[in-house]
Amino acid sequence: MRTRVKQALQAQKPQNGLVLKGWVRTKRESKGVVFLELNDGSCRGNLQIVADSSMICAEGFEGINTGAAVLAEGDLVPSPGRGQKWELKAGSIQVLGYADPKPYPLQKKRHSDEFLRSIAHLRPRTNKYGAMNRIRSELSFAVHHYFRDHGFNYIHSPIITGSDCEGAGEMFLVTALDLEQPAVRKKPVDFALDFFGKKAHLTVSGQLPAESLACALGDVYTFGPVFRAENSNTPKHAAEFWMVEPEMAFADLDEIMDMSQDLVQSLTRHIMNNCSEDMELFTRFVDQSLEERLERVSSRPFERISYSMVLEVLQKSKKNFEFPLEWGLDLQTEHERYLCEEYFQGPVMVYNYPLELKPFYMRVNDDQTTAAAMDVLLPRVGEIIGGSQREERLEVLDHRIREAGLDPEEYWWYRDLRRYGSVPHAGFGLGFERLLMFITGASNIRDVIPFPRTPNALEF
RNA sequence: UCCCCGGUAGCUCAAUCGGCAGAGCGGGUGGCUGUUAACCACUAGGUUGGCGGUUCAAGUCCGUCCCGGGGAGCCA
Repeated sequence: MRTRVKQALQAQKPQNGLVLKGWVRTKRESKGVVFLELNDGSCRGNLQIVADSSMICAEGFEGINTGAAVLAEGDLVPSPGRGQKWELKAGSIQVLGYADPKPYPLQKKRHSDEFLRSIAHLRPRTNKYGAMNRIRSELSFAVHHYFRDHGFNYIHSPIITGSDCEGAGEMFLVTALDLEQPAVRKKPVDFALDFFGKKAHLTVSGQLPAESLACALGDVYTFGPVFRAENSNTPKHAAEFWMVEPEMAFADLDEIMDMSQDLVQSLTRHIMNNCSEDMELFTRFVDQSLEERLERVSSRPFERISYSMVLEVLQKSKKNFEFPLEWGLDLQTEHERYLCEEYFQGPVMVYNYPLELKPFYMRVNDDQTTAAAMDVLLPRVGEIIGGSQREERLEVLDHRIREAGLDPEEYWWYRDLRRYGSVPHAGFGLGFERLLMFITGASNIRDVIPFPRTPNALEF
């Protein structure tokens, strides 16, 4: 039976005859003694393995280097040396997998994030990315935990979609056609001959299916990958990312604003409470002000301000913004950053955006000029949530669809939800990676996903 | 996609005005009775991102392409 490093480090008393398996982080050798730091991914810490140089080892110690996988059998005893409470006095050591130290790229020193991205298959073996992936796992569970506690049903929305326009962004085409052939014939491609008998794409959002389920089950959420084919080259965009999308029947804009805040705060607090060892690494090496900021964000209410009021604040700021401030124009990054990082110095919810800036499914407010939409902005990462109350009135929805230059017939089933027992409902999308960036202080989205997909990057 | 910066040993970087391409770490070898990013000594390691140009001479200047980073747009 294999003992995890995590268990061994938490031991209350010495134990004999333990077997540990893991990867060697460093080897220190002296005349008669060899020290190995063993990590098995169960936690951030390593277990020190102490072995006599003369100890009979089937493979010999020459083969044991940084990166090698080993099995160590022995007794867990209090460590006489400084720096660790326990160590394993090895009775025997076996090499499970060699790692030739010459080409092995990970050294026992700090590597740049840029270099580690080029060896994404090995970077989880570093302290930082081991911690990152454990936190990512814990955050995923926390999402499910939160919604389960609040009576939500977890639903699976499709990844392949037949709808051309799900709201925003360029979409990836999904096809079973041989794209070489139609190109040679120089004919327009006939997607009626394709697998689904129509054009298909990877989804950009699970919202539309979620509305259907919400209007049956009440409170639902999706949590899965979504895809954007935008040629975005920034530290905050990926072509494939995970989104959390709650959708609530009988809810209005205020309710999802309440919930957005509660969700972000609960998830942040969950990680602070349950991943303290891994989080300590990020506070120490990535962002010294991390702990203080998370503490503040998770305990104070978020500011709420309408789009119109935002314009007033920005105009009064006397700041020299590059982009114009005029009612009807979208807020730019410089505006959001000023609002979030200077004016309020904390999370901000902006609501009631001009109607023409928002997609057809967002509810038209009584003023007929704004949509019941809201964005949550966080310091450093910017927009983390976008949501809205949905348009539940069929005639208004149809008008908005046509206004957008779309065909209502294409949305026949979505419109049916408004024909039969339509109710007010609302929801939002939370960018999972952006939340992870906020929580860990990571400044590039490529560092919070094990194998990030971005333009021109599909090596792994 | 646009703007700015960068690409030199496995990694992180230096190289003055255009004048012999270097250091630390990592690797190898040897030493050291318990190390903690161990320590000491020795040692190997280079098409300076690719192609073209200017020059007696290019890591350095010019053109172009590729790659990376930052900012912007789009968004979560």
